[in-house]
Amino acid sequence: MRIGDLAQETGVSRRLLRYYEEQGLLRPVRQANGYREYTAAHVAVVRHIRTLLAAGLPTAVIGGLLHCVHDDGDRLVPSPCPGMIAGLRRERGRLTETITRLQASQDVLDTLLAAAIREHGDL
DNA sequence: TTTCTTACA
DNA sequence: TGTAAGAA
Repeated sequence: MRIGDLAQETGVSRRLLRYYEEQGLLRPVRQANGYREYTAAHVAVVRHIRTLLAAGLPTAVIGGLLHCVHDDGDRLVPSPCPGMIAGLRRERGRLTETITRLQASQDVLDTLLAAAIREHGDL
């Protein structure tokens, strides 16, 4: 299928699909006319990319991870891949840091909010 | 009609 | 990311 079909089946824009390719996340075969040719496997890969992106992983990391994972129909199945475990733990650590920063931000707002309500009430 | 690349709001 | 331009 061509990029337009993949875009329709995944809900991801053509622009974004080309961007994913630039980032090394997709490897469509090129036809003689230069058109990108995708397969059903790519549809699954795009789903995985969206899942990992939503999980907070950078596209650069996803690019490497996709080589360590295969599709069993609808889930990501890890395959033997050197460094994958360590890499995932490292990313998890980054997420922990992000959560900590966000929690601190929320605390600041909670304090301000409580003070505002105490002194001026609601509305 | 659809896609390609490159570049810019 | 969207969109525009020019070509295939």
